[in-house]
Amino acid sequence: MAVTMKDVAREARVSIATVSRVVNGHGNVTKETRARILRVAERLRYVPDGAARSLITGLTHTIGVLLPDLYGEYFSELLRGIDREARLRGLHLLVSSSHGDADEASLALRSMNGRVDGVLIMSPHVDAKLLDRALAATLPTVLMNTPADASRAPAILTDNYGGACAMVEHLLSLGYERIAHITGPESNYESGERLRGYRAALGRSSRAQSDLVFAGSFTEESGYLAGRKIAAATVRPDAVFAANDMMAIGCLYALTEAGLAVPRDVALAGFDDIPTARFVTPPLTTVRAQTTELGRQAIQELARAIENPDNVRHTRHTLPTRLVIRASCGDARAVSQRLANKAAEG
Amino acid sequence: MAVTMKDVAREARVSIATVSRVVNGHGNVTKETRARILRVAERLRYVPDGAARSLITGLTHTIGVLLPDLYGEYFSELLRGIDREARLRGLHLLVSSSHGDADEASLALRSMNGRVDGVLIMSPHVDAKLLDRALAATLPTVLMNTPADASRAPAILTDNYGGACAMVEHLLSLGYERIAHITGPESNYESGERLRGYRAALGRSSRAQSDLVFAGSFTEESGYLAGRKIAAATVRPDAVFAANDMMAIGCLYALTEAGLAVPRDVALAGFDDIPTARFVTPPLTTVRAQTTELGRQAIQELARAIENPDNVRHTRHTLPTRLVIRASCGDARAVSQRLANKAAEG
DNA sequence: ACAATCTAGGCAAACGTTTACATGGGCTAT
DNA sequence: ATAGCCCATGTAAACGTTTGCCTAGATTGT
Repeated sequence: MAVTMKDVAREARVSIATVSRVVNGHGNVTKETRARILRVAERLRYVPDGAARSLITGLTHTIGVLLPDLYGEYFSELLRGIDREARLRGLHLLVSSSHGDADEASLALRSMNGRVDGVLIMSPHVDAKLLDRALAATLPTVLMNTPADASRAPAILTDNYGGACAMVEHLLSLGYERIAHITGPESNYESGERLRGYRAALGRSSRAQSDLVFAGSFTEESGYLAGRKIAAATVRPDAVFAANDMMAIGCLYALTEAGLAVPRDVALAGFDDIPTARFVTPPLTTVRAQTTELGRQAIQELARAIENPDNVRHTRHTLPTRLVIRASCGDARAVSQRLANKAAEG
Repeated sequence: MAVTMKDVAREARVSIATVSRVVNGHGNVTKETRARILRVAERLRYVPDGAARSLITGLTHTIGVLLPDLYGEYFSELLRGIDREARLRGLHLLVSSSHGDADEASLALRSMNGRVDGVLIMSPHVDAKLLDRALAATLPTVLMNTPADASRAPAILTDNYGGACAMVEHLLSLGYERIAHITGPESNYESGERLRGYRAALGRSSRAQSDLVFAGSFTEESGYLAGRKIAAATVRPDAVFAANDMMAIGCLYALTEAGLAVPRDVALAGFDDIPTARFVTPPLTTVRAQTTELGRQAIQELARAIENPDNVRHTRHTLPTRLVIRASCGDARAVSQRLANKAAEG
C-alpha cells in the first residue's frame, strides 16, 4: 500500500489532523512541528491522495472533456485552446474520445462523475438531450458545436451555416457556375449546417443551379473518393466546396491524379483552415473556424458555471467565421478568361 | 448536493449495500428489488461517485499522461496511439501538458496521485530522476523519449540517433557535401540525440566536413529563421537536415523566399514524418518516427506494470525509424549533374 | 494571583462508496 | 418436524482525507 497521512503522523508523533494542516499550509502549527512533519513526509515520499481529497472537499480541479475524436489537426487546435485556458486556471483535463453512439458517450460521462468539476462536450452526432440523462443533474456542462435542443447547458458554436454561405457566395462572385459540395458524415450536426449554408447560398443565386452533392465523412480518404467521382463526372463541376479541409486535400489529390489543375480546371475550397491548408499546392482557400478560440471560450464559460452554479446562463454563443482566400480558387480575372475561352469554343 | 446512494436506498426502502450490489451487477438480489432500485436510481438521476469508488477500490481506470505539450501534429499522433490503446483497455486519460520546468512537472504528478492507476511521462527536458521524487513510490510509470537514467521505470524510445545517422548517410550517398543541421531546443534529449547522430555520420564520412549547426527550437518559426541564415551564408550548404519536420517546413519557406529552389539549389530533410510532410512542395524527405506506435506501446507496457506491479521490467525498448524518401532531396543523378556543372564553372 | 484570551494540536465526524460478515426466513432433506 | 442450507438483505468497517470542535497549556491583562 502507498504511504498515507497516518504513516507520516505516526513517524512524526503527531495526529493526522496536524499533518493535514501542514500539508495544506493552514496555520496554528509551530515551526518545529511543521519542519519535522515535512521532513518525515519527504523521507517517506508521502503524496496526498487526490481521490480522498476530492471526496471530502467536493473539488477536483479537473474538467472532463468529451470529444468525438482526439486525432487530427482540428482536434489538436481545439485541444490547444482548451488546454491553454484550463492550465491558466489550474484545471486538469480528463479526456474521453471516439464515442460512436450515445450509449458510449453516456457511459463515459457517468464514469466522470465525482472526478471532475464540470464537463465540456462536443458531440455533433449525439443529441445533447440524451446526454443530459447520463449527467448527474448538478454537474456544470458546456456544449461545443452540438445541436440546439432542450439542454439546459450553455453552448459555444461555430457559425457553420454562415461560413458555408460566405464561401459559396465567394465562389459565385468569382463566376463559378457549377459548384459541387462534398458533405461530412450524414448525421453530423456541423456537416448538416454547412450543407444547409451551401444550399441556401445557391438558392439565393440568380443563376439558378441545382445542387451537386457528394457524400463524404470528413476524412481525407472520403474526399479523395469524392474527388474521383467529380473528375469523372460527365458534366464536370467548375468548383468544389468540401465541408472540411481534410476532404478538400483528399479531393485535391484525386483531381491532380486525374490530370486536372487546381484552380485552372476546377476551383477547390475547404472549411476549418487547419494549419496544413496553407502548405498544400495550391494553398487552400477555406473558411476559418476559430477552433482554438472555441475551446478557450468553452473553458471560460464552464469555469464561470462552476464558480457560480446557481447563475448559469443558457446562452448559445456563435463564433463568427472568416473567409481565407488563397490560391485554390483562382481570381475573377482568371475565371472570366476561362469562361470566355469556353464560350469561344462552344 | 448531488444525489447519492443513500438517497436511492431511502426511496427504494433498502440499505445502501443492496443499492451498491445492484449498481455493480453483483448477484443475490431479487428481480423485483433490482427493478425497483433501478427505477428509483433512474428517476433521481443517480450517478455513482467516482472519487468515493476509487478511494475504496484503489482503482481509477485512468492513466495520467504528462507531456511537454498537447499541440501540433507530433503530439496529435502520439495521443492517437495513447488514446486508441487506452480506450481498448477501458482506460481514461488524465492529461497534463506544457511543463516548463521540473517543479511544474512534479506538481502535476503529485496532483495525479490517487486519481490514476499509473502514469505515462514524456519529458525530454527534465531528468526523470527529479520526477521520481514527485511520484508516490508505488505508482507504476512508463517513460517515453526520456533520457537514460537511474529511474526504475521502463522506457520506450525513438531511435533518434540511428534515424539521424541514416538520414545523413543518405544525403552523403546522394553526393551532398555540405550538410547543415538545424537543431531542436538545446537541453532537449531527442534534439541532442539527433545532433549526435548527425555528427557521428558526418565524422564517419571519408569526405571530411566540419559540421554546420544552426540553432532551432522545433518550431516552424525557428526553422524559418535558420533557413534565412542558411540562404544568406557566404558558403551555402547544399543540403539541410532539420531536426524535425516543422522546422524543415519553416526552412523551406525561407529558402523559397530567398529564391532558392528545393532540391535543385538546396536539398532539405526533416525528422518525424508528420502528416503534413507529404503535403508540402516538394514533398519532404524525412525520418519516420513511429509516434503513434510509441504511444501504443507505452500504454501496453504501463498496463502490464499495473496488472503486475511486482514484476516490472526495467526495460528500455527502442523503436526503429525508417527513411522516407520523397522529392525534397532530389536523386543521385540530379546531384551528380549539378556537381558536374559546378566543376565546369569552377 | 486569577480570570480571560490565545494557541498548538488532538478527536472524531463526514465525504460516498464497497464488502466482509451477520441475520433471518424459506427451502430441502431426512 | 426439525436440522441444515441457501438466499436476500442489512450492519458496519474501511478507504484517506478535511475540518469543526474541544482541550490544555501558555500568555496576557488587571
